[in-house]
Amino acid sequence: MKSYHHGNLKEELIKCACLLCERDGYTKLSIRSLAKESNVSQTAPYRHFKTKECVYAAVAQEGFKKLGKVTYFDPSEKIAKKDLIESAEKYIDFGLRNAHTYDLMFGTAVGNFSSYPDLLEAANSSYANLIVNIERLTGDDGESLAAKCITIWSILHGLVGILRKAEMVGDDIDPSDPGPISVAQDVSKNLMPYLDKVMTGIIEN
Amino acid sequence: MKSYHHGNLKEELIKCACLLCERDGYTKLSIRSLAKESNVSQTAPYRHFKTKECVYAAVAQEGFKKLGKVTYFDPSEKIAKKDLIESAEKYIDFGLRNAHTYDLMFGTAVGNFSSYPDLLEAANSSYANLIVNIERLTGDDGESLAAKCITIWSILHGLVGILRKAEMVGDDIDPSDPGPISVAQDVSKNLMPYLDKVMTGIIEN
DNA sequence: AAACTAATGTTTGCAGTGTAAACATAATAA
DNA sequence: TTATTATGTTTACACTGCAAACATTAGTTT
Repeated sequence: MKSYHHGNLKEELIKCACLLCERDGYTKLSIRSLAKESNVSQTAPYRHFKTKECVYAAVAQEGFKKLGKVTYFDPSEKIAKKDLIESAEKYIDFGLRNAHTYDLMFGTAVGNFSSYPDLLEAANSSYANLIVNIERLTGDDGESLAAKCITIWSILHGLVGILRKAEMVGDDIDPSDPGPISVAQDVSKNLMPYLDKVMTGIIEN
Repeated sequence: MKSYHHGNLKEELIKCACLLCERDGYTKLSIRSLAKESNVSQTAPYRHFKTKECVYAAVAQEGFKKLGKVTYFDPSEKIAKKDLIESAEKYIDFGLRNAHTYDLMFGTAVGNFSSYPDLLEAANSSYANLIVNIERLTGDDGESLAAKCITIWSILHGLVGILRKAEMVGDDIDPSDPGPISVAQDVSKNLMPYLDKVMTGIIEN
């Protein structure tokens, strides 16, 4: 027999939302489908999320938590350039494997993070990892550190977008076509050496 | 008196769609609102666009046309590093001023460009400009040219995304907070010198 | 323990949405 | 002129976000 109160609905909704967003893309997610998946009435989710955007924000927040772990390094151990490059690869991998979540994290579906303090905090903290890593590796600080961080993050963020496009188009394209996609497909096949070269250039500058 | 046939509906729809997408964001665009704006019945657009995604594709295509013009350089005139940097700034400016269109061009709302040959062509051709410019400036070719292009494009693409986030959050954030947003806001205030430094590093490598 | 309050659920309802199907009209080709 | 095709309209359906009114339970206060 099913009790009137679910008891743990909010967490269950978040878990479901993460799954559904990633499986079908966040645009396909409906509050109703979410409710159905959690065996609860159509509008029950509204007790926990004022609007659909709030659900998206929760999914994005989970994403940042996950990403934060991926780019984290134990502060007690020494960090080397190759660690940074590895974590760059992990970042890209995360973006490709969690494409829809990544969209929620960095796209425009969730408008202003300052309306979602927890999300903002998760985002900042995952970025802080990047900063700390680069700081420890280069010894830079202040503006030059900030510039390096932004540059590296931009490249990684940009690469994720470009590689995804390339992935989507897949084999439907003539590889001799000198468009962005075939070039991106090329890069993705030699990702590590490419990352090594590019990041080295930025770090040692 | 209004004639049964509009006569020029497809073009009008595209124009309307571009306007509405940019004004309200593409997620707010509905086929019906589009039809209403063009003084035509609710389902008339379906005679010209099989699905809503096809409308998005058309808007994205217009975007690439516009972007192509922005990054174009007369092949008869000599190209200098400062030209490339200027066009980089124009790219970013385009991305910020046409944010929603930019989303359609580089996001996932329009899935696989190979289903939209004209769009694919427009995208490739606007990218070709970048390649040609870098080729003419550096004299590179082959893999090293491709790598530089991807790197520069990634940075620009990444920056657009990051700067937009920073713009959205705006003043709602503590500037001393060492998160990505405050750092991005910092960069956006000194964009040109930043771009100069970063792009120089990549070009001369 | 009883009673009040707040949290969390359900039902119902509304104004939209994408898009399929059947039909109307006009432009074009035979 | 007639047949065909392109381009419109009307109608219909299943779905959506979300507001409002109501039901049940958990927690707090007396």
